[in-house]
Formats: sequence, C-alpha cells, structure tokens
Amino acid sequence: MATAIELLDAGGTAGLTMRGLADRLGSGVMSLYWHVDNKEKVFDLALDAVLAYREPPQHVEAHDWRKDIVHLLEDWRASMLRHPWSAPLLPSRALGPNILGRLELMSRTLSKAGVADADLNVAIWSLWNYVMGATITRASFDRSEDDMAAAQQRLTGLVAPTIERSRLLLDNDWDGVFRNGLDFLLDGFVPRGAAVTR
Amino acid sequence: MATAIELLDAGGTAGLTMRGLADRLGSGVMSLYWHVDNKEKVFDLALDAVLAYREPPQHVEAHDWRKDIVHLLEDWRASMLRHPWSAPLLPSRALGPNILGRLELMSRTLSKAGVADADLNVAIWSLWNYVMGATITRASFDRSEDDMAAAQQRLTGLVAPTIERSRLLLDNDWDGVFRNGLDFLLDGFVPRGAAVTR
DNA sequence: CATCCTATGGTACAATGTACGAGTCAAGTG
DNA sequence: CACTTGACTCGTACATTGTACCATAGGATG
Repeated sequence: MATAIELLDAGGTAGLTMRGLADRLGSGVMSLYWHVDNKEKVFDLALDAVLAYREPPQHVEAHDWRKDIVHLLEDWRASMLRHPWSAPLLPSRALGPNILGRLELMSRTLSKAGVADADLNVAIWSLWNYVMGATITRASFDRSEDDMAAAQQRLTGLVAPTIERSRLLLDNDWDGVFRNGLDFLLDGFVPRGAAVTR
Repeated sequence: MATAIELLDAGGTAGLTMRGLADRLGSGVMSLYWHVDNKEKVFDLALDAVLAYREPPQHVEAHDWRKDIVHLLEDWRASMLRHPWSAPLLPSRALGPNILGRLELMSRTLSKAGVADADLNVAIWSLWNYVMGATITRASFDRSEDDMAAAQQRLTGLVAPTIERSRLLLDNDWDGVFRNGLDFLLDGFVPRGAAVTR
C-alpha cells in the first residue's frame, strides 16, 4: 500500500500500473493478484489509507465547536491535497472505514455544535459537497496552471469583459476562498454563538 | 461530437473508445485523428458541447437577481447531470468557451445582485466549488447506490452510531440538499434584500 | 510420505491509443 | 491535357495495459 501511494504521488492516477507496482516491490506482477482482486481494489485501499485520521491532541474540555468543525474540514482537505490524486477519486469509489469515520466524527461534532438532528444530514452533505468541490478543483487546477493562463488569454477573444477584468482565472488564493465560503456555509447551519454545550 | 456524447452517455468515460467511435461513424479509426489530435481533445470538445447554455427567455426587466443566480446554477448542475460523465471531467480539463461563458454570466449576475467587485472572485469560486462538489458527488453516487447501501451496512461493524442512526448514506434528497446549502452560501455573499438595481 | 493451504510468478491474450505511411479524390495551375 | 497540391481516409503495426490460466514451491498437518 505504501509503495502504491508513492507511485500515485509521483505519477497521478496514470502512474500506478500493476507492473510498475510489482517491479517496485521486487515481485512478479501476478503475485499482486493473490492479495488483491483488482486494480480497482488497490485504488480503494490507497484512498482509504490516505484518509486516515489521527485524532488531534484531545483538549477534551473544548469550548469552541465551530473551531473544531473548521479544523476537521481543513484537515480533511489538507490530507487530500497532500495526495492530489485522491480527491477526484473519492466520490466515485466505495467509502472506506476511514472516510466513514470522518463522517461520523463530523456528525457528532455538528450535533454538539447545536445542529438539530433533522438538519444533520443536510448539513453534512452540504459541507461534503463544498469540501469536495474545492479540493477536487484545487488538486486538478494545480497541475494545469498553464491551462488557466491559456484560458485567461483566450478570454480576450470571447465576450467576457467581467471575468477578464477581475482576472478570475489567475486568482489563486485557494485557501482564502475555501475558508470564506466555508464560513458562510457554517453561518447557515450553525449560527454563531448558538453552540450548545451538553 | 454528437455520437461521441452518445457513447459517453451510454457507457461513461470508459464507454468512449476511438475504435468504438469510428465504428459508429462508419469510418476507419485513424481517420478520426485527422480531425482531432488526441482522445483527450475529444473529451474536451464533448465536455464543452454539453455545457452549452441557451440563454433563458429573457424577461429583460427582471427583478429578482437572487432567483436568476439560483436558476443559473441549477441549470448548470442539471446540464451536467444529464451527462453524468461530464461533472467529474470538468475540473481536470481545459476550460472551453461555453464554461467560460457561464462564468462570465455568473460574474455579471452576481455583480448586479450587489456583490462588490472585491468579493466577486471569492463568491464565484465558492459557488463553483459547491456546485461542482454537489454535482460530482451526485453523478458518481448515482451509479453506485449499491455501494451506499453496502457502506451503510458496514457501519454496523464500525463505531459510527450517529450516522448509522441518521441513515446518512441512504438519504437521497439530493436536490433538497443542494438547494439548502446553496441558499446559505448565497445568504453570505448576497444578503437577502440587499440587491442593487442599476 | 501424502495432502492441503498459502503464496509466487511466467506465459498468453484481448483491448486500447496512436505513429507511420500509403492511398483517394477534387480543385487548381501550367 | 498532365501536374501538383491539399484535404481527407484508413490499414498495418506496435507498445502498454489489466488480468485469466496454470504450474510451481514450501511449510504445516495427517
């Protein structure tokens, strides 16, 4: 698994081949198939491995649930960005135990933060959507900054004065954008100061 | 292009092969390469074709900018869901004219709705993130509802009482969730009743 | 010794993207 | 008319991939 992740980090989704993996492990290709059904399974396992979550130092008597949620989501995002192939993979693959664990933690934290049970699923999925969208976009555009510049150029040919002027495609304060939209979402689900300590 | 999209609709990303496309067109495989550099280009073109936007019936003297934005984003999402392979592709591919056009329209509409120039890029990217996350997730999970059920089952084995109880993974009010989170985001960027008519 | 389970890995095959180069046909040019 | 040129088609060939099938080896157990 570790070497699979190495290959993925080095060459993206296309960088992982069964032959390549076997070579790096000094084994025959077909030996891999004793441990693993498919190449698909390798992806599933690598993905879940990358999403492992080390519980933070547990300042148990915490106060600020809002901060906890933000930390949770930013750590999730950071984990995926450390392995840029992972984010685009996540929605299309089976949910492994680690991501399920994160969802559970998220659910509990939101609950403690004062989100009513009835709104919990909506809140979780909305946050999921936002985090996944931001991370997939970031992870993909990262590799193709040339594309962005090219597209910004191409704007001159089209009738797109507004986004050309604002240099939308060259804006790369990814973290700031992420945090800003996240705040607005959270304001909706967990009105500031409404946290319930129980 | 039309038949390429047919193939993609029928079999997803894997359903498009150069040989398959050529067969459907009654041509030789290599003939395709006179019109197109790569298979990659085929994806780029198909993707942009799917994102074409027919301006709505133009009730010019509109009033509710908020409604316009929601319409804009829901139409975008609907366009991608009509071709489930498109959403996961979009972030990783070059931005074609149609998607750039949509961004421009979005920018203009947000501006009219009262978003300050300084906040424009942040707003656009946040909305992009949210829409893309929601759509990619929806488009991918759609195909694998079995996976979801399986994962929900697997929860019993883990320690995940909260999301097991709330049946998070079986909740499938996708449209409701989308709309709900979107409203909160918009509340942040375009406070209700703050629309400026100019 | 025989039997079985765990594990390895070589060979072979089908599917894919595409490089190369030969071919067709119509329009233009002398 | 012969010719060139440029747009376009396509057969062959090859490298790369995932993986099915099968033979093998070693240790544990009877």
